[in-house]
Amino acid sequence: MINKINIALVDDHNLFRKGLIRLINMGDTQQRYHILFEADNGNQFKDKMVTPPFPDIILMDIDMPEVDGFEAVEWLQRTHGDVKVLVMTMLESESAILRMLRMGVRGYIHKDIEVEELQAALETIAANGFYYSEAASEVLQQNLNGLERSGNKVHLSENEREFIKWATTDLTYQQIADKMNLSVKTIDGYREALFKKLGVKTRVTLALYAVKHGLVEL
Amino acid sequence: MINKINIALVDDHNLFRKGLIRLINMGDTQQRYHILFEADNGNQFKDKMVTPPFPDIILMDIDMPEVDGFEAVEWLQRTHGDVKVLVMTMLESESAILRMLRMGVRGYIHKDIEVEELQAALETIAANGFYYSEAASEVLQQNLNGLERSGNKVHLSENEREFIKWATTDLTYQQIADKMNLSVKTIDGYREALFKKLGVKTRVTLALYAVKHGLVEL
DNA sequence: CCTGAAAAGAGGATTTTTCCCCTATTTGAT
DNA sequence: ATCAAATAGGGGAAAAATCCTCTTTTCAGG
Repeated sequence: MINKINIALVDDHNLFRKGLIRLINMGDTQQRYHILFEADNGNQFKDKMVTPPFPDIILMDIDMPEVDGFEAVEWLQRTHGDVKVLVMTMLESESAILRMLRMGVRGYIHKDIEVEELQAALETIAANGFYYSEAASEVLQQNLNGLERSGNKVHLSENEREFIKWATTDLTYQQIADKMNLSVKTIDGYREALFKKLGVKTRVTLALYAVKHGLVEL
Repeated sequence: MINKINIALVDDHNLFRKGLIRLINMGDTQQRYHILFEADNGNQFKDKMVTPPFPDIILMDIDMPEVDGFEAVEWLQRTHGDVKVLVMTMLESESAILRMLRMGVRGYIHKDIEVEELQAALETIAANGFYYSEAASEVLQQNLNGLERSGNKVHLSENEREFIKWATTDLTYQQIADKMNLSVKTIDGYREALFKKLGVKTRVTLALYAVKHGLVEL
Protein backbone atom coordinates (compact mmCIF):
# COMPACT_ATOMS: atom_id res chain seq x y z
CA MET A 1 0.00 0.00 0.00
CA ILE A 2 2.77 2.39 -0.87
CA ASN A 3 1.07 4.39 -3.54
CA LYS A 4 -1.77 6.61 -2.51
CA ILE A 5 -4.98 6.73 -4.44
CA ASN A 6 -5.35 10.12 -6.01
CA ILE A 7 -8.81 11.60 -6.02
CA ALA A 8 -10.22 14.60 -7.86
CA LEU A 9 -13.49 16.37 -7.03
CA VAL A 10 -15.59 18.03 -9.68
CA ASP A 11 -18.59 19.86 -8.25
CA ASP A 12 -19.77 23.42 -8.34
CA HIS A 13 -20.58 23.70 -4.64
CA ASN A 14 -17.43 24.72 -2.91
CA LEU A 15 -18.85 23.91 0.49
CA PHE A 16 -19.96 20.49 -0.64
CA ARG A 17 -16.48 19.74 -1.91
CA LYS A 18 -14.84 20.86 1.28
CA GLY A 19 -17.20 18.80 3.37
CA LEU A 20 -16.66 15.81 1.14
CA ILE A 21 -12.93 16.03 1.63
CA ARG A 22 -13.43 15.90 5.39
CA LEU A 23 -15.70 12.91 5.05
CA ILE A 24 -13.29 11.04 2.87
CA ASN A 25 -10.35 11.68 5.13
CA MET A 26 -12.38 10.78 8.19
CA GLY A 27 -13.02 7.24 7.05
CA ASP A 28 -9.55 6.88 5.64
CA THR A 29 -7.71 5.47 8.64
CA GLN A 30 -4.88 4.13 6.56
CA GLN A 31 -4.30 7.42 4.79
CA ARG A 32 -4.76 5.77 1.45
CA TYR A 33 -6.57 8.59 -0.25
CA HIS A 34 -5.10 11.84 -1.40
CA ILE A 35 -7.17 14.69 -2.78
CA LEU A 36 -5.23 15.67 -5.85
CA PHE A 37 -7.37 18.61 -6.95
CA GLU A 38 -10.82 20.12 -7.06
CA ALA A 39 -12.69 21.74 -9.93
CA ASP A 40 -15.72 23.99 -10.11
CA ASN A 41 -16.97 22.68 -13.44
CA GLY A 42 -16.02 20.62 -16.43
CA ASN A 43 -13.94 23.32 -18.03
CA GLN A 44 -11.76 23.85 -15.02
CA PHE A 45 -11.52 20.10 -14.70
CA LYS A 46 -10.28 19.70 -18.25
CA ASP A 47 -7.64 22.32 -17.63
CA LYS A 48 -6.32 20.38 -14.69
CA MET A 49 -6.22 17.15 -16.68
CA VAL A 50 -3.59 18.27 -19.13
CA THR A 51 -0.51 17.87 -16.95
CA PRO A 52 0.32 14.92 -14.68
CA PRO A 53 -0.17 13.67 -12.10
CA PHE A 54 -3.61 12.46 -12.99
CA PRO A 55 -6.15 11.24 -10.47
CA ASP A 56 -7.12 7.60 -10.16
CA ILE A 57 -10.70 8.29 -9.21
CA ILE A 58 -12.84 11.27 -10.04
CA LEU A 59 -15.93 12.19 -8.04
CA MET A 60 -18.06 13.94 -10.58
CA ASP A 61 -21.24 15.97 -10.28
CA ILE A 62 -23.52 16.28 -13.31
CA ASP A 63 -25.25 19.60 -12.94
CA MET A 64 -22.52 22.20 -13.30
CA PRO A 65 -22.11 25.50 -15.13
CA GLU A 66 -20.36 25.76 -18.50
CA VAL A 67 -19.34 22.15 -19.08
CA ASP A 68 -21.57 19.65 -17.30
CA GLY A 69 -20.77 16.16 -16.05
CA PHE A 70 -21.89 14.40 -19.21
CA GLU A 71 -19.59 16.43 -21.38
CA ALA A 72 -16.76 16.10 -18.91
CA VAL A 73 -17.03 12.32 -18.74
CA GLU A 74 -17.34 12.05 -22.49
CA TRP A 75 -14.19 14.06 -22.92
CA LEU A 76 -12.49 12.02 -20.26
CA GLN A 77 -13.25 8.71 -21.95
CA ARG A 78 -11.63 9.98 -25.10
CA THR A 79 -8.54 11.44 -23.50
CA HIS A 80 -7.99 9.51 -20.28
CA GLY A 81 -9.79 6.22 -20.74
CA ASP A 82 -8.19 4.62 -17.72
CA VAL A 83 -9.39 7.10 -15.14
CA LYS A 84 -12.28 5.86 -13.00
CA VAL A 85 -15.32 8.03 -12.53
CA LEU A 86 -17.75 7.95 -9.64
CA VAL A 87 -20.80 10.04 -10.42
CA MET A 88 -22.32 11.79 -7.43
CA THR A 89 -25.47 13.64 -8.26
CA MET A 90 -29.00 14.60 -7.32
CA LEU A 91 -30.23 13.37 -10.69
CA GLU A 92 -31.78 9.93 -10.64
CA SER A 93 -33.60 10.02 -13.94
CA GLU A 94 -33.33 6.88 -15.97
CA SER A 95 -31.85 8.68 -18.92
CA ALA A 96 -29.18 10.38 -16.85
CA ILE A 97 -28.17 7.12 -15.23
CA LEU A 98 -28.14 5.24 -18.52
CA ARG A 99 -26.16 7.90 -20.26
CA MET A 100 -23.49 7.77 -17.61
CA LEU A 101 -23.40 3.99 -17.44
CA ARG A 102 -23.08 3.78 -21.20
CA MET A 103 -20.04 5.99 -21.03
CA GLY A 104 -18.52 3.47 -18.67
CA VAL A 105 -18.42 5.23 -15.33
CA ARG A 106 -17.40 3.01 -12.43
CA GLY A 107 -20.08 4.14 -10.05
CA TYR A 108 -23.27 6.13 -9.75
CA ILE A 109 -24.53 7.30 -6.38
CA HIS A 110 -27.02 9.85 -5.15
CA LYS A 111 -25.73 12.80 -3.18
CA ASP A 112 -28.14 12.08 -0.40
CA ILE A 113 -26.52 8.92 0.92
CA GLU A 114 -24.95 7.78 4.13
CA VAL A 115 -21.28 8.41 4.69
CA GLU A 116 -20.72 4.68 4.87
CA GLU A 117 -22.08 4.20 1.38
CA LEU A 118 -19.74 6.81 0.01
CA GLN A 119 -16.80 5.10 1.61
CA ALA A 120 -17.94 1.71 0.38
CA ALA A 121 -18.22 3.09 -3.12
CA LEU A 122 -14.76 4.59 -2.97
CA GLU A 123 -13.20 1.39 -1.70
CA THR A 124 -14.96 -0.72 -4.27
CA ILE A 125 -13.80 1.46 -7.09
CA ALA A 126 -10.30 1.75 -5.70
CA ALA A 127 -10.26 -2.08 -5.70
CA ASN A 128 -11.09 -1.91 -9.40
CA GLY A 129 -14.78 -2.70 -8.95
CA PHE A 130 -18.05 -1.02 -9.82
CA TYR A 131 -20.44 0.59 -7.38
CA TYR A 132 -24.00 1.40 -8.33
CA SER A 133 -26.64 2.76 -6.03
CA GLU A 134 -29.92 0.92 -5.79
CA ALA A 135 -31.62 3.27 -8.23
CA ALA A 136 -28.83 2.91 -10.76
CA SER A 137 -28.80 -0.86 -10.40
CA GLU A 138 -32.51 -1.04 -11.09
CA VAL A 139 -32.16 0.96 -14.23
CA LEU A 140 -29.30 -1.24 -15.29
CA GLN A 141 -31.31 -4.37 -14.60
CA GLN A 142 -34.32 -3.23 -16.56
CA ASN A 143 -32.21 -2.30 -19.52
CA LEU A 144 -30.12 -5.43 -19.68
CA ASN A 145 -32.82 -7.76 -20.90
CA GLY A 146 -34.65 -5.86 -23.53
CA LEU A 147 -32.00 -3.56 -24.75
CA GLU A 148 -32.97 -3.74 -28.37
CA ARG A 149 -36.72 -4.05 -28.72
CA SER A 150 -38.62 -1.11 -27.22
CA GLY A 151 -37.23 1.70 -29.30
CA ASN A 152 -36.60 3.86 -26.29
CA LYS A 153 -32.94 4.13 -27.08
CA VAL A 154 -33.30 7.40 -28.98
CA HIS A 155 -29.79 8.24 -29.95
CA LEU A 156 -29.03 11.93 -30.04
CA SER A 157 -25.99 13.34 -31.75
CA GLU A 158 -23.75 15.81 -29.99
CA ASN A 159 -25.11 18.69 -32.02
CA GLU A 160 -28.65 17.65 -31.29
CA ARG A 161 -27.87 17.65 -27.62
CA GLU A 162 -26.37 21.08 -27.81
CA PHE A 163 -29.28 22.36 -29.83
CA ILE A 164 -31.72 21.04 -27.26
CA LYS A 165 -30.04 23.05 -24.57
CA TRP A 166 -30.35 26.24 -26.55
CA ALA A 167 -33.92 25.35 -27.40
CA THR A 168 -34.84 25.66 -23.74
CA THR A 169 -33.88 29.33 -23.76
CA ASP A 170 -35.47 32.46 -25.19
CA LEU A 171 -33.12 32.42 -28.17
CA THR A 172 -34.58 32.19 -31.67
CA TYR A 173 -33.39 29.51 -34.03
CA GLN A 174 -31.39 32.13 -35.88
CA GLN A 175 -29.59 33.07 -32.68
CA ILE A 176 -29.00 29.43 -31.85
CA ALA A 177 -27.55 28.91 -35.31
CA ASP A 178 -25.13 31.77 -34.67
CA LYS A 179 -24.13 30.32 -31.32
CA MET A 180 -23.41 26.96 -32.91
CA ASN A 181 -21.84 28.37 -36.07
CA LEU A 182 -24.28 26.58 -38.29
CA SER A 183 -26.94 27.60 -40.76
CA VAL A 184 -30.48 28.16 -39.52
CA LYS A 185 -31.46 25.50 -41.94
CA THR A 186 -29.28 22.95 -40.25
CA ILE A 187 -30.72 23.94 -36.92
CA ASP A 188 -34.15 23.53 -38.41
CA GLY A 189 -33.12 20.06 -39.49
CA TYR A 190 -32.16 19.18 -35.93
CA ARG A 191 -35.49 20.47 -34.76
CA GLU A 192 -37.44 18.38 -37.17
CA ALA A 193 -35.39 15.28 -36.49
CA LEU A 194 -35.85 15.69 -32.75
CA PHE A 195 -39.58 16.29 -33.06
CA LYS A 196 -39.82 12.96 -34.85
CA LYS A 197 -37.48 11.04 -32.61
CA LEU A 198 -38.92 12.32 -29.37
CA GLY A 199 -42.53 12.43 -30.44
CA VAL A 200 -43.15 16.09 -29.75
CA LYS A 201 -44.83 18.70 -31.88
CA THR A 202 -43.54 22.04 -30.63
CA ARG A 203 -40.49 23.63 -29.12
CA VAL A 204 -42.38 23.88 -25.84
CA THR A 205 -42.77 20.15 -25.40
CA LEU A 206 -39.26 19.59 -26.70
CA ALA A 207 -37.98 21.77 -23.87
CA LEU A 208 -40.08 19.90 -21.33
CA TYR A 209 -38.81 16.59 -22.67
CA ALA A 210 -35.27 17.83 -22.20
CA VAL A 211 -35.91 18.75 -18.59
CA LYS A 212 -37.72 15.53 -17.84
CA HIS A 213 -34.88 13.44 -19.18
CA GLY A 214 -32.06 15.34 -17.58
CA LEU A 215 -30.72 16.78 -20.80
CA VAL A 216 -30.90 20.23 -19.29
CA GLU A 217 -31.19 21.51 -15.76
CA LEU A 218 -33.85 23.85 -14.62
CA MET B 1 -18.32 30.87 27.59
CA ILE B 2 -19.85 28.12 29.61
CA ASN B 3 -22.90 27.40 27.55
CA LYS B 4 -22.40 25.88 24.17
CA ILE B 5 -24.19 27.22 21.16
CA ASN B 6 -26.64 24.65 19.91
CA ILE B 7 -26.95 24.30 16.18
CA ALA B 8 -29.49 22.48 14.07
CA LEU B 9 -29.09 21.57 10.39
CA VAL B 10 -32.03 21.37 8.03
CA ASP B 11 -31.06 20.18 4.57
CA ASP B 12 -32.11 17.28 2.41
CA HIS B 13 -28.61 16.26 1.36
CA ASN B 14 -27.34 13.94 4.00
CA LEU B 15 -23.82 14.15 2.71
CA PHE B 16 -23.90 17.90 2.70
CA ARG B 17 -25.01 17.94 6.32
CA LYS B 18 -22.33 15.54 7.39
CA GLY B 19 -19.68 17.52 5.60
CA LEU B 20 -20.97 20.73 7.08
CA ILE B 21 -20.67 19.33 10.58
CA ARG B 22 -17.04 18.54 9.93
CA LEU B 23 -16.44 22.02 8.62
CA ILE B 24 -18.07 23.66 11.59
CA ASN B 25 -16.17 21.59 14.10
CA MET B 26 -12.94 22.14 12.25
CA GLY B 27 -13.01 25.88 12.73
CA ASP B 28 -14.38 25.61 16.23
CA THR B 29 -11.18 25.56 18.24
CA GLN B 30 -12.90 26.54 21.44
CA GLN B 31 -15.53 23.85 21.14
CA ARG B 32 -18.26 26.42 21.36
CA TYR B 33 -20.63 24.81 18.89
CA HIS B 34 -22.70 21.74 19.43
CA ILE B 35 -24.74 20.10 16.70
CA LEU B 36 -28.03 19.50 18.41
CA PHE B 37 -29.83 17.73 15.60
CA GLU B 38 -30.27 17.37 11.86
CA ALA B 39 -33.41 17.22 9.76
CA ASP B 40 -34.11 16.08 6.22
CA ASN B 41 -36.87 18.57 5.57
CA GLY B 42 -39.24 21.01 7.21
CA ASN B 43 -41.59 18.36 8.51
CA GLN B 44 -38.93 16.43 10.29
CA PHE B 45 -37.58 19.71 11.59
CA LYS B 46 -40.91 20.69 13.08
CA ASP B 47 -41.13 17.35 14.83
CA LYS B 48 -37.81 17.96 16.49
CA MET B 49 -38.81 21.43 17.61
CA VAL B 50 -41.58 20.34 19.94
CA THR B 51 -39.48 19.21 22.90
CA PRO B 52 -36.50 21.03 24.41
CA PRO B 53 -33.66 21.58 24.17
CA PHE B 54 -34.05 23.97 21.27
CA PRO B 55 -31.21 25.11 19.06
CA ASP B 56 -29.85 28.64 19.15
CA ILE B 57 -29.02 28.78 15.48
CA ILE B 58 -30.57 26.88 12.61
CA LEU B 59 -28.80 26.36 9.31
CA MET B 60 -31.67 26.09 6.87
CA ASP B 61 -31.82 25.06 3.24
CA ILE B 62 -34.73 26.25 1.11
CA ASP B 63 -35.24 23.64 -1.55
CA MET B 64 -36.42 20.56 0.32
CA PRO B 65 -39.11 17.93 -0.16
CA GLU B 66 -42.47 18.10 1.61
CA VAL B 67 -42.07 21.26 3.69
CA ASP B 68 -39.58 23.69 2.21
CA GLY B 69 -37.42 26.30 3.90
CA PHE B 70 -39.94 29.11 3.50
CA GLU B 71 -42.68 27.21 5.23
CA ALA B 72 -40.33 26.01 7.92
CA VAL B 73 -39.09 29.52 8.73
CA GLU B 74 -42.61 30.89 8.68
CA TRP B 75 -43.68 28.28 11.16
CA LEU B 76 -40.61 28.94 13.25
CA GLN B 77 -41.28 32.64 13.55
CA ARG B 78 -44.72 31.91 14.91
CA THR B 79 -43.69 29.23 17.37
CA HIS B 80 -40.07 29.94 18.26
CA GLY B 81 -39.54 33.61 17.52
CA ASP B 82 -36.24 33.77 19.35
CA VAL B 83 -34.41 31.14 17.35
CA LYS B 84 -31.93 32.50 14.84
CA VAL B 85 -31.97 31.26 11.29
CA LEU B 86 -29.09 31.23 8.84
CA VAL B 87 -30.31 30.40 5.36
CA MET B 88 -27.85 28.40 3.27
CA THR B 89 -29.04 27.85 -0.22
CA MET B 90 -28.28 27.71 -3.92
CA LEU B 91 -31.15 30.09 -4.57
CA GLU B 92 -30.09 33.67 -5.08
CA SER B 93 -33.22 34.99 -6.71
CA GLU B 94 -34.36 38.33 -5.47
CA SER B 95 -37.73 36.98 -4.46
CA ALA B 96 -36.25 34.17 -2.41
CA ILE B 97 -33.86 36.48 -0.62
CA LEU B 98 -36.54 39.07 0.09
CA ARG B 99 -39.00 36.53 1.33
CA MET B 100 -36.51 35.19 3.80
CA LEU B 101 -35.30 38.61 4.93
CA ARG B 102 -38.86 39.73 5.49
CA MET B 103 -39.39 36.81 7.79
CA GLY B 104 -36.47 38.03 9.83
CA VAL B 105 -33.75 35.48 9.26
CA ARG B 106 -30.38 36.43 10.74
CA GLY B 107 -28.33 35.50 7.73
CA TYR B 108 -28.48 34.49 4.08
CA ILE B 109 -25.53 32.86 2.37
CA HIS B 110 -24.95 30.91 -0.79
CA LYS B 111 -23.93 27.29 -0.51
CA ASP B 112 -21.01 27.87 -2.78
CA ILE B 113 -18.90 29.94 -0.41
CA GLU B 114 -15.56 29.64 1.26
CA VAL B 115 -15.33 27.86 4.57
CA GLU B 116 -14.14 31.06 6.20
CA GLU B 117 -17.30 32.85 5.20
CA LEU B 118 -19.42 30.17 6.77
CA GLN B 119 -17.50 30.45 9.99
CA ALA B 120 -17.70 34.22 9.94
CA ALA B 121 -21.44 34.00 9.44
CA LEU B 122 -21.84 31.60 12.32
CA GLU B 123 -19.77 33.73 14.66
CA THR B 124 -21.58 36.88 13.71
CA ILE B 125 -24.95 35.33 14.36
CA ALA B 126 -23.81 33.69 17.56
CA ALA B 127 -22.75 37.16 18.67
CA ASN B 128 -26.30 38.29 18.02
CA GLY B 129 -25.55 39.92 14.68
CA PHE B 130 -26.75 39.57 11.13
CA TYR B 131 -24.78 38.13 8.26
CA TYR B 132 -25.81 38.67 4.66
CA SER B 133 -23.88 37.58 1.64
CA GLU B 134 -23.07 40.17 -0.98
CA ALA B 135 -25.98 39.14 -3.15
CA ALA B 136 -28.42 39.33 -0.27
CA SER B 137 -27.07 42.71 0.82
CA GLU B 138 -27.58 44.13 -2.65
CA VAL B 139 -31.15 42.99 -2.75
CA LEU B 140 -31.69 44.46 0.69
CA GLN B 141 -30.20 47.77 -0.38
CA GLN B 142 -32.32 48.07 -3.49
CA ASN B 143 -35.48 47.30 -1.63
CA LEU B 144 -35.04 49.54 1.38
CA ASN B 145 -36.48 52.57 -0.33
CA GLY B 146 -39.68 51.36 -1.88
CA LEU B 147 -40.54 48.48 0.36
CA GLU B 148 -44.28 48.43 0.06
CA ARG B 149 -45.28 49.09 -3.48
CA SER B 150 -44.06 46.39 -5.84
CA GLY B 151 -45.41 43.28 -4.16
CA ASN B 152 -43.14 40.87 -5.95
CA LYS B 153 -44.98 37.82 -4.78
CA VAL B 154 -46.46 37.36 -8.26
CA HIS B 155 -50.12 36.67 -7.82
CA LEU B 156 -51.64 34.53 -10.53
CA SER B 157 -55.36 34.39 -11.16
CA GLU B 158 -57.15 31.09 -11.50
CA ASN B 159 -57.45 31.48 -15.24
CA GLU B 160 -53.81 32.34 -15.55
CA ARG B 161 -52.94 29.19 -13.69
CA GLU B 162 -55.11 27.11 -15.95
CA PHE B 163 -53.71 28.77 -19.03
CA ILE B 164 -50.17 28.06 -17.89
CA LYS B 165 -50.96 24.39 -17.69
CA TRP B 166 -52.26 24.32 -21.23
CA ALA B 167 -49.29 26.38 -22.34
CA THR B 168 -46.99 23.50 -21.44
CA THR B 169 -48.67 21.29 -24.03
CA ASP B 170 -48.58 21.16 -27.81
CA LEU B 171 -51.89 23.00 -28.09
CA THR B 172 -51.98 26.30 -29.96
CA TYR B 173 -53.44 29.36 -28.28
CA GLN B 174 -56.55 28.93 -30.40
CA GLN B 175 -57.00 25.42 -29.08
CA ILE B 176 -56.38 26.54 -25.53
CA ALA B 177 -59.00 29.24 -25.97
CA ASP B 178 -61.48 26.59 -27.06
CA LYS B 179 -60.64 24.41 -24.07
CA MET B 180 -61.19 27.32 -21.71
CA ASN B 181 -64.22 28.70 -23.53
CA LEU B 182 -62.61 32.08 -23.99
CA SER B 183 -61.53 34.18 -26.92
CA VAL B 184 -58.03 33.74 -28.32
CA LYS B 185 -57.55 37.37 -27.54
CA THR B 186 -58.20 36.82 -23.88
CA ILE B 187 -55.73 33.98 -23.90
CA ASP B 188 -53.27 36.26 -25.59
CA GLY B 189 -53.84 38.73 -22.79
CA TYR B 190 -52.99 36.10 -20.20
CA ARG B 191 -49.88 35.25 -22.11
CA GLU B 192 -48.69 38.83 -22.24
CA ALA B 193 -49.51 39.44 -18.58
CA LEU B 194 -47.61 36.34 -17.53
CA PHE B 195 -44.60 37.18 -19.67
CA LYS B 196 -44.42 40.50 -17.84
CA LYS B 197 -45.07 39.16 -14.38
CA LEU B 198 -42.72 36.23 -14.64
CA GLY B 199 -40.03 37.92 -16.67
CA VAL B 200 -40.01 35.51 -19.58
CA LYS B 201 -39.96 36.22 -23.29
CA THR B 202 -41.35 33.11 -24.94
CA ARG B 203 -43.79 30.30 -24.34
CA VAL B 204 -40.82 27.96 -23.98
CA THR B 205 -39.41 29.73 -20.94
CA LEU B 206 -42.90 30.23 -19.58
CA ALA B 207 -43.35 26.46 -19.62
CA LEU B 208 -40.00 25.94 -17.93
CA TYR B 209 -40.92 28.50 -15.30
CA ALA B 210 -44.12 26.60 -14.62
CA VAL B 211 -42.24 23.35 -14.12
CA LYS B 212 -39.58 24.94 -11.98
CA HIS B 213 -42.15 26.47 -9.68
CA GLY B 214 -44.34 23.43 -9.43
CA LEU B 215 -47.27 24.93 -11.32
CA VAL B 216 -47.34 21.87 -13.51
CA GLU B 217 -46.08 18.35 -13.13
CA LEU B 218 -43.54 17.02 -15.54
C1' DC C 1 -9.09 1.69 -53.65
C1' DC C 2 -13.46 2.51 -55.16
C1' DT C 3 -18.30 2.98 -54.54
C1' DG C 4 -22.77 3.63 -53.07
C1' DA C 5 -25.85 4.51 -49.48
C1' DA C 6 -26.54 7.19 -45.34
C1' DA C 7 -25.97 11.09 -42.60
C1' DA C 8 -24.95 15.91 -42.03
C1' DG C 9 -25.37 20.52 -43.62
C1' DA C 10 -27.80 24.02 -46.20
C1' DG C 11 -31.37 26.51 -49.26
C1' DG C 12 -36.28 27.91 -51.00
C1' DA C 13 -40.84 28.67 -50.33
C1' DT C 14 -45.05 28.63 -47.71
C1' DT C 15 -48.25 28.26 -43.86
C1' DT C 16 -49.27 28.54 -39.14
C1' DT C 17 -48.41 30.25 -34.73
C1' DT C 18 -46.48 33.35 -31.68
C1' DC C 19 -45.72 37.77 -30.05
C1' DC C 20 -46.62 42.79 -29.66
C1' DC C 21 -49.18 47.09 -29.32
C1' DC C 22 -53.33 49.61 -29.06
C1' DT C 23 -58.28 50.10 -28.36
C1' DA C 24 -62.99 49.07 -26.45
C1' DT C 25 -66.44 47.08 -23.65
C1' DT C 26 -68.20 45.20 -19.14
C1' DT C 27 -68.16 44.48 -14.29
C1' DG C 28 -67.23 45.14 -9.52
C1' DA C 29 -65.29 47.46 -5.80
C1' DT C 30 -63.94 52.00 -3.50
C1' DA D 1 -68.22 58.58 -10.21
C1' DT D 2 -64.04 56.38 -10.93
C1' DC D 3 -60.58 53.12 -11.23
C1' DA D 4 -58.94 48.64 -12.07
C1' DA D 5 -59.59 44.12 -13.40
C1' DA D 6 -61.20 40.78 -16.99
C1' DT D 7 -62.64 40.04 -21.60
C1' DA D 8 -62.18 40.72 -26.45
C1' DG D 9 -60.92 42.62 -31.00
C1' DG D 10 -57.73 44.40 -35.08
C1' DG D 11 -53.62 44.41 -37.41
C1' DG D 12 -48.99 43.32 -38.31
C1' DA D 13 -44.15 41.73 -37.69
C1' DA D 14 -41.45 37.92 -36.23
C1' DA D 15 -40.65 33.32 -35.37
C1' DA D 16 -41.84 28.54 -35.68
C1' DA D 17 -43.06 24.71 -38.27
C1' DT D 18 -43.64 21.93 -42.75
C1' DC D 19 -42.14 20.17 -47.13
C1' DC D 20 -38.90 19.51 -50.86
C1' DT D 21 -34.49 19.71 -53.04
C1' DC D 22 -29.55 19.86 -53.23
C1' DT D 23 -24.49 19.24 -52.06
C1' DT D 24 -20.80 17.39 -49.16
C1' DT D 25 -18.93 14.14 -45.84
C1' DT D 26 -18.51 9.83 -43.93
C1' DC D 27 -17.88 5.22 -43.85
C1' DA D 28 -18.66 0.23 -44.52
C1' DG D 29 -18.45 -3.56 -48.14
C1' DG D 30 -16.98 -5.12 -52.48
